[in-house]
Amino acid sequence: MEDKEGVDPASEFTSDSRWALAGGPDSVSDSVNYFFDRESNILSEFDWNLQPDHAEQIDRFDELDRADTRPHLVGSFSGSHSCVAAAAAASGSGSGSGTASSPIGGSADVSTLIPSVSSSSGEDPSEKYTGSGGKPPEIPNKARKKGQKRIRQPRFAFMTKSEVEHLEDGYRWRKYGQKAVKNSPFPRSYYRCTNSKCTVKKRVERSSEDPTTVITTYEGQHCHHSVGFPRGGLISREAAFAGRFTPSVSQFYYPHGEIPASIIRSQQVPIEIVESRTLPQTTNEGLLGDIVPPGIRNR
DNA sequence: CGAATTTGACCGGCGC
DNA sequence: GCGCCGGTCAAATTCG
Repeated sequence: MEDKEGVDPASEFTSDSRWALAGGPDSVSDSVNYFFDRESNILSEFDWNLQPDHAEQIDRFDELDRADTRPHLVGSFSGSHSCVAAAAAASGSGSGSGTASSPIGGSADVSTLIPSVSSSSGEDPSEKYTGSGGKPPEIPNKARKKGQKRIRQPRFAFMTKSEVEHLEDGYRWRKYGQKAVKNSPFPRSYYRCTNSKCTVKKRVERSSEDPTTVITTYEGQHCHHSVGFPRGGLISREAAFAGRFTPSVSQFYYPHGEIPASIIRSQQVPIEIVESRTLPQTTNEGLLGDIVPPGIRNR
């Protein structure tokens, strides 16, 4: 937070007529601003973790199409994600996010500039535990936490028209909490990646304004491959976002177009199946063609 | 019986 | 300082 130091990222955004402030921290979650891209009809989330210098970050993923009654993604956002677990061994988030995100942006037919988020660097995996509530884990973090503000991982969120709230994304999640949300009749669910080394979390809540819309917010980046769908199928949109900045997203890519049974089972409609209406899709590319660079894809 | 979920309690941050 | 609220913990419960 201190990074912003008087500069409001929201104003940075809205100073450009292309962007309209669509919602503030109170609309969906704290510390998050929402912007609507007038040109591409995209709703983007702006995380407070991003510094003003990086406010130009825009990630186009899909178009907003209110007339479309099918469940679909209506918004997106990207930040720089670094795998905290990997970061411990690697040189830091700078290189981590660079290798993961830059090629992705380069391959997409959109202007994707991935900001490097300083707040995510130097974050220790164990630090993810904030010490709030209950007793601390085996490793007492209180000493480290003292005098040190809680630093949140960059987050990205998107909205999906869906009947079900917890969308399959190729990773396994364990629910660890649920809270009633102020000004919303719908509760917010908190999930954590079941991989013990992975600190990625995600929040899922239903929009109070549009109950048919599910807002999913990811925090952090997976440092492991997804459990995936072993035999193939289309990559889900959520998976695409979940792996937006990680090479492991390639694990979700199923060139033969098979739809994972888990998706079919858990949802009344194939909301996660890639649609071709907004993206040129070839037999072997699909959504990942817009997300994963050929080099990564090719596996 | 182990894994996952539920749910009330707790804690820290923040605004007033 | 106090209260509100978001986020997390962890015991209890449910599920497979």
